[in-house]
Amino acid sequence: MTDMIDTSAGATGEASARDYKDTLFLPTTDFPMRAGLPKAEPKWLERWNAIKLYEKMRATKAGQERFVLHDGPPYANGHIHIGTGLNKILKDFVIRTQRMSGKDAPYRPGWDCHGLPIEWKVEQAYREKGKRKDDIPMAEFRRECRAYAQKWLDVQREEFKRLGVEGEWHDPYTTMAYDAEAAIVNEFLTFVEKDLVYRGSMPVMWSPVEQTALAEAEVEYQDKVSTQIWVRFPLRAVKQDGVAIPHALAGAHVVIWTTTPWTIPANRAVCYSKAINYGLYEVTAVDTEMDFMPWTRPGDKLIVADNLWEDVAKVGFVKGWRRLSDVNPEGLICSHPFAKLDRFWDYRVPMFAGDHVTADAGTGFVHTAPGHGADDYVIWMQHKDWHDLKEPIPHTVGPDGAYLEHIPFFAGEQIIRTEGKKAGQDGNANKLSMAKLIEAGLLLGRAQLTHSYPHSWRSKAPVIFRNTAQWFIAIDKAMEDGETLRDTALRAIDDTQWTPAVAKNRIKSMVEGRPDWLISRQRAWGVPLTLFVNKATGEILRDPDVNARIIAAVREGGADAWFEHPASEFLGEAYNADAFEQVFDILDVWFDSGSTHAFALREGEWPADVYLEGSDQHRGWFQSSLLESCGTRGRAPYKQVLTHGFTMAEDGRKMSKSLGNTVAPAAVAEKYGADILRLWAASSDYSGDLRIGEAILQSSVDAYRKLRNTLRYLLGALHGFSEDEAVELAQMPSLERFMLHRLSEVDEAVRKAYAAYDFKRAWAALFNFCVNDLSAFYLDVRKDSLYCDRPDAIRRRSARTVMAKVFEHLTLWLAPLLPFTAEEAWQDRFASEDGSVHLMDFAPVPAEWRDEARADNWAAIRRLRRVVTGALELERREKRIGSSLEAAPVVYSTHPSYAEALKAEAGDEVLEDFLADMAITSQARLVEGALPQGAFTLDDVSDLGVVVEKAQGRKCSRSWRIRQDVGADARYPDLSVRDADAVAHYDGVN
RNA sequence: GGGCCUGUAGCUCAGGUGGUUAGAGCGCACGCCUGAUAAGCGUGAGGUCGGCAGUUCAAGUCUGCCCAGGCCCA
Repeated sequence: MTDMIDTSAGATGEASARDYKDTLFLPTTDFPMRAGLPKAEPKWLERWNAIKLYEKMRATKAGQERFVLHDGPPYANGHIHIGTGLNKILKDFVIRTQRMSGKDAPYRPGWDCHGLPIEWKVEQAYREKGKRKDDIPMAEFRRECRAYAQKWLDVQREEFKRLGVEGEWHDPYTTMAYDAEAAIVNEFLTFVEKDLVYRGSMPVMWSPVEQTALAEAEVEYQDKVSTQIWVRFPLRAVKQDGVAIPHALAGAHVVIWTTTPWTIPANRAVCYSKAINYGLYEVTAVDTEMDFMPWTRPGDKLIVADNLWEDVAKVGFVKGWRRLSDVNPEGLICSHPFAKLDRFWDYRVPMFAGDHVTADAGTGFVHTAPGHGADDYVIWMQHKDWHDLKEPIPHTVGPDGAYLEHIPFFAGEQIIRTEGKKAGQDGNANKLSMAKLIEAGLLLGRAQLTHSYPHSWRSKAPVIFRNTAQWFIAIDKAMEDGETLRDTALRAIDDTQWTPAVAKNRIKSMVEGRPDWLISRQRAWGVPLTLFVNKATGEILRDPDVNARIIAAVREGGADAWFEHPASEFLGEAYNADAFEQVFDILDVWFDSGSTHAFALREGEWPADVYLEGSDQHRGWFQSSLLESCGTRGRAPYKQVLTHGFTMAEDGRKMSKSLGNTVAPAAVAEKYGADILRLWAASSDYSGDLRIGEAILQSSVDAYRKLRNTLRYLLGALHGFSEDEAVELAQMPSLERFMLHRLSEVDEAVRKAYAAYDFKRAWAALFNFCVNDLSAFYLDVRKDSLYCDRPDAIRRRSARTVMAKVFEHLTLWLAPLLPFTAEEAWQDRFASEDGSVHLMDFAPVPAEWRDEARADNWAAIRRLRRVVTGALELERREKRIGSSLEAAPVVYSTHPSYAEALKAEAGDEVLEDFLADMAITSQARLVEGALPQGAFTLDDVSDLGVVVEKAQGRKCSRSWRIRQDVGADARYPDLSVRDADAVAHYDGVN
């Protein structure tokens, strides 16, 4: 290596110059440059597990203010994906930042374990073994479901832990634990006791072939050829308000369009849209050139959406027409088209405005059969004035898909054939419906149509919407205090802090518009609706003693108890079991998860401070929890709700397996490390949708490397540092005090950002601090002092004191985001058997570090420094210098502030040396006065100009600085005075 | 189709109440250093602020429409 030393240092003529490298204090550390996170992280997890880190974290905060984030339970089915991973990481950020801010922040993760998807997977497994679900005993089937959920819970638990998420993994809550099932039953029975549960009916997707209700997941959409018909509904002479219709409308017909003619017998209303313009059209001529007469005749008056009239005219073979007037359908009433055929249909058919009505196809009017369509049901339920009190939703079709006995003409007629070779094809109901319309003279036209239609996943047969008995929670029924559940929920929404703020409007409009809560499912795997219904009266039994026995039995043996124990055991001696119907429907899983607050939160943890989930949960968990809690406790189970967006592929589109653009959290952890995934999460804006992909992850990898190297350099620089070496604030050079000022500024920014859950802002502050303040400035400038000053020099000791502070604060700030790396760095410096960076709080910042006046001066100095670097770059380009140490910039200033700032902050130091240190040049000087011709300037700094001269003197063999005083100490002729002194100290000769 | 949300350099993000040449970091290109070295420093090139209209003396920032994407619903 000796031959690499500049020969100018050997100008004294010595044969071989000494290699001074050993006398330098170069950074020394075992902290590796390359992290090897995929291998290192599992070891930290082992250590944390071994030292019982979670318990320690709680213990150190015992008695402190609680901060409770209640975990939204993921569904225990399949591996976690990037969305669930992100969610858990964000929760971990929240909890760790809150904890390091001094609060006692427990985290008890949970799982949602009941429900159809699990049931279905288990069913499938049986099917593969050739067994049918119906042949499996209920108890065995439920046992299999439980085992299935447990299996995936265990898988997901390991996957979450791998991401560095710290919590009570040994004792999570689950919705299938016996005490949870008992708690859910208790919550349900509370609703029953408040008289909010009722049996009603609702159309559900129903497969006549299989004679069962189907869930959305069990339905697939296939093309089906249907008959579409246009039907005339006679307008009645009197409107809903009792006023006669305008004269022009007398005898007019409202035209509807439908692809399910068989639903006409169940019609109860016609819907229109307020956004559509309707006209009254008089037919003046029809096509008579055909071998049949059109059903439409001249003189007919038809009401149709204006933009659809021509389509309708074509269907009705109308050749000529006049548009008589506008029509506002509001408040009009029709007659049912079958009204004249049988008294059964002699009822009034009102017109309702509905947002679901569009003018894309049809007539602008939608025929509404409440028992046979979801929209139809919803809009009908909004108009209770028109209901038959005994039967709000008319029952017209039985489980076999055939019309019920009480329907004239149609009794027993099938909608879908359920047997024989033609099973799944249209039955006779469609044809009969059209025949009756023709008989009534009210069919306007018909045609074939191929469209997407729901079919059963299993039988491939078309399904229908059919009215079935179901259990509901009443949203608009007055409770004891006179408020309805909807009132309470809306008030609770106002009392909750929503982040981002728009989330409030979103859930509010959902709660405002939602129908009663349908809570029953005809399923096997879940918590039953533990009800007894009096067979004679149809009333629900509400007896606290019975309820207590039910709850006790479930707590003892799980929800299975309801199925396995005889009814008499619950009913006791006061009731005759034969007089009661025991309900075996299963509760909607949203009721389960909506109840988690009731059993997952421990003493003193209710209501939770925060719920944090994806934005899809406005309709899901946020709402079910709200309604559940408002029903049983009168307020929301949370004080604040945070939402995050969805994770998209790199191009902003949805991730899908078929496109191959999915990113699995496990794969990221395995390839780059969990800290990289966490860094991605920390640097993303989670308020909207996030993007992830190879390129985006790569930038997290790059940022991580930069950060890691900064920590590594600090650790290296701090080698052997102890508090004995520390220097008091007042004794420190200005640069060090300025860095402490910066530390206090960053501290404020980071704490503020963490308090607002704005992790990207905190990360940006930290990363920019590392890059701009540390790497490119402070550490670069102080390298000379660190390497060359003698160890007891106040300047070097001050620098190390500050670097220790920087390391400490930085590592603690980073700990919530990068728990593995922060721990690795922390243990490198503060090695201990059972300690952890995660047991620390963010380091306090003494008020005396703040020094705004000093910061103003340093802003000027750094501005000056930028001009110097710019000037040096030009010299480098011109090949006049290589290293900046070859230069001696002369800074011309036309504004006194620069000289003042330099003088003030140089302190005892010679101004020229101070300036040179800051610029990392060998020499430098400041000249106050006009900028000379050709001086280098920056566009945005008009009052400074720099002329770069070559440094004068000889190059010090140790510091490589070119100085006039090299050789002044005769013992070390090739060293500057400072270095000679340092080496003498090193050699022990002075 | 409806409700809500998002759209600033290749990437991730800043840009109170509308006001001079729209910023940062990364990446990229080029250069320097070789005593943070599969590191460090510097310089530079990148933007019709999704598009089109409008309000205004002035719009990335306000309004309307459209486009693209997302969540929820239909």
